[in-house]
Order: sequence, then C-alpha cells, then structure tokens
Amino acid sequence: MKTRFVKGAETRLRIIRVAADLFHKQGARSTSPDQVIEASRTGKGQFYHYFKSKEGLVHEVLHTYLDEIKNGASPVNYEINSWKDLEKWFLAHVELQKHYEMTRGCPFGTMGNEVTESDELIRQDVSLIFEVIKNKLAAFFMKEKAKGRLVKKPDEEELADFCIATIQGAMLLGKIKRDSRPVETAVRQGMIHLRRFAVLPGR
Amino acid sequence: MKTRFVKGAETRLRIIRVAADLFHKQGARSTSPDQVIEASRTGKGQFYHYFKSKEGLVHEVLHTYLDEIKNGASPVNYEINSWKDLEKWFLAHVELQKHYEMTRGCPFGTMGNEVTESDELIRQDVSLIFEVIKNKLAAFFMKEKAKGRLVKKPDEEELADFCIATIQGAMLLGKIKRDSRPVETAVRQGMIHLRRFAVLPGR
DNA sequence: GCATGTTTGTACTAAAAGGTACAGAAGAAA
DNA sequence: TTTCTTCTGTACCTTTTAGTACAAACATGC
Repeated sequence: MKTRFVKGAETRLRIIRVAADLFHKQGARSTSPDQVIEASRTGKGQFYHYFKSKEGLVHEVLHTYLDEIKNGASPVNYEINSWKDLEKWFLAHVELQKHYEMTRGCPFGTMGNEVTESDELIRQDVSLIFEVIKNKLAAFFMKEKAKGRLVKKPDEEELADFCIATIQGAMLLGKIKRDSRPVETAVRQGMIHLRRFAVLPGR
Repeated sequence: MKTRFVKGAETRLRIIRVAADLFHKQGARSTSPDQVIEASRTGKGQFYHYFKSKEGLVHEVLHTYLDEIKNGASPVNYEINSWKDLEKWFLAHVELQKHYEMTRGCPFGTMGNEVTESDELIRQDVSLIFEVIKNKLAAFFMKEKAKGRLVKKPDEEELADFCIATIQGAMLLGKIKRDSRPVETAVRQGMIHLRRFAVLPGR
C-alpha cells in the first residue's frame, strides 16, 4: 500500500534536508550527528534507525542532490537549451551565493573539498554529481554543434569542464572574500570565452 | 645575539611545516593537535608553548604561506613577467597536484573552503593570500597594457580574478575526480581566453 | 485482539578533541 | 655559580563525538 511507512519517510527526509543545509553552511566534517538531531527535532534513536552512521547520512544527502539534479527538482536549472540558459545557469549560482550573503560556497564543491583519501565512497558520490552536471552541459554544446552553430574544435566535454571549473573557482573565491564581485567577473569572463566558440549567423 | 633561542624556533617551524602538510592533505578541521604533535615528534608542552591554540596554529600556517609567496620562497613562482610565465604558473599547480597523485587540491583553497562564519580571522588570512596573488597577476597584465601589448577593455584585476577562479575550480575538480585531465583542459581553455586579449605584434 | 514490524525516546559508553597544570631540563646572563 | 628565561615532558581534565542498548509506543495484517 502507498500510505505505508509514511511517517518514517517524512522523518528521514526531514533529517536529510536539515543535514544538507548544515553541510552546506559549515561542511559535513564539522557537523555532528547531535547538531543534525537537534536542528531536525528528532532523537538519536531515529537518526541511527534511518542512517547506519554519519557517513551513511552524508552519502544519502549527496544521493538526494543527485536525484534532484536528474529530475529537475534542483533550485538550479541544469537543462540547458540556449546560450541564455547557460548564462542563467551561471547566474543562478551567483544568486544562490548572494542569498546566503556570500558566506557559503557551492554545496557540492564544499563537500567535495573536504574529502580525504579515506572517504573514497563519498568522493565517488560527489564525483558522480559533477559527472552528471558535465553531461548536461556537454549535451547543450553537442546540440549546438549538430546545428552547425558551434565550432567543432574544443570537445564539448572540455567546454563543460571549463564551465564547472569556472563556477566552482568563482564561488570559492566569493566565499573566501565574502564578496560577489570576483564571482561576477569570473563568470563574465567565462561566458565571454564560451560565446566565442559560437558560429555567428549571417557573418 | 643571532643564535639565541634557535632550538625553539626550529621546533616551532617543524610544527608549522608538519601542520601545513596535514592541513593540505586532510584539511585543518580534521587535523587534531595530537596528530600534529605526533607527526612532528614533539609534545603537548611544546605545541601549546609555541601556539596559543589550534586556531593560532592555523593562523601561523597561513601567515607562513603568505610570507613565502611574498618573498618568492613558494614552490610556485608568482612573479609573472611573460605569457610563458603565466602558463608556467598554471602548470605548476597541475604538477603540484599530480605530485600528490590527484588526492589533494590547492593548499589555500582547501583551507579557504572549510572556513565558516565563526572563523572570521582565518577567513581574512586566506582572503589576504588570494589578494596578494591577485595583485601579482594583475601587475603582469598592467605591465603588458603599459607596453601596448594588451587590450585595455577588461580591468587587470578582473583578469587576475579569472586566473585564480580557473585554477581553483580546476584543482577542486581534479581532486574530486582524482583525474588530471579536467584540470588540464580547464587550464588550457583559461589560457586560450587570456591570450585573446593580447595585441598581436605586426598584425 | 494478538502477532509482527516500524518508529521513537532515553540512558549509557568508549574514544577523541582540545586544552591546562606543572615539574624539570637546558641554555644564556650576571 | 646563581639566576633567569626558554624549552620540553607527563599527567590530568572537560567536553564533544559518534555511537550502542534497549524499551516503549505505534501501526498494520490477520
């Protein structure tokens, strides 16, 4: 039956949402289970009933992010179909960061940056998120090429990696300087570079 | 006298070096004083004699990095006088990362990413490092402009921030994917973009 | 209503993090 | 040689972290 075990699923989701926010705010490493438990108004029993360990929770948070990206439930739109969409993709990151008054970086970048050699599973989770994002960006460049509106020279995956590196570096700089200007200028330069590969119509 | 209190200064420096390496490897947040003490073969007494707290040590590590950048003692050369130097600057980061088998990011970026709102002093330390690097890069663009070999349009600080964002994002991606290829492609695209602002001689 | 599985609350615990206290060795200054 | 400061080692301490144990409440199927 569909309505079975609904209460538990809600508690589980509540914990994941609260944890995701804390991880974004201060990193997974410096967030304790107790903090998540208090912020989500649950108890130890519930926490360890739904997640086998703190690492398990981190994994589930990342998996939830991945699902949201895949099914379009993310605050950022990854379905790029035009240069305008690509620009919006960049600017959505800047707006997200501004919303938190430049005190946070990218949720995925923040969590990816704190992985060590002993967090191989978590590293793979973050890596997969960036792989999916790269493919979504690369799909746009591919389509533009198919329409003869983009030069063939740089591989579409190369352009996609450039997009991701630019936004990640920009957001990191923005968080460190607590200033949106370096983010905006880096994004602007990134877009200028990308646009140059476009084949201008009637020219 | 110059040779006074030499032994202590050596111990202090040994702790800072070991700490810098551990912070680079696994982040400052997940490095405990005990780990630094053991790896530097010192004791609690020495640690808290030279540093008032763990935060104090983090501050000193960052200050040491800053000094190295300022007086050219860093493994990366920040004195850029040609496009070739700029390319070397980018590639030095890639080589550094490859040396650690793509398990680490940028030392400064790693530490900058883990700051939270309660680490304001540490945030300022990292911010200052990036500010100094930006100025060194901007100085090169400025000189090129003065010689009429660079278009005036983008502000030199804007170009410098673009350089830093590109290398930071690239290194983060490299660490997360444990792969040097995205780093190399992002750096290549970054250089292509920057070179376009150069005024070609006799053309 | 009873058996079964799910969900939640409370108490406890071992280890680690981050220090403090303080004694004593070692080096320079007088 | 004594005196002062610097340097080093050990023992101890409190709080936090990341859990475990286990009972009780609740829901569901029959």
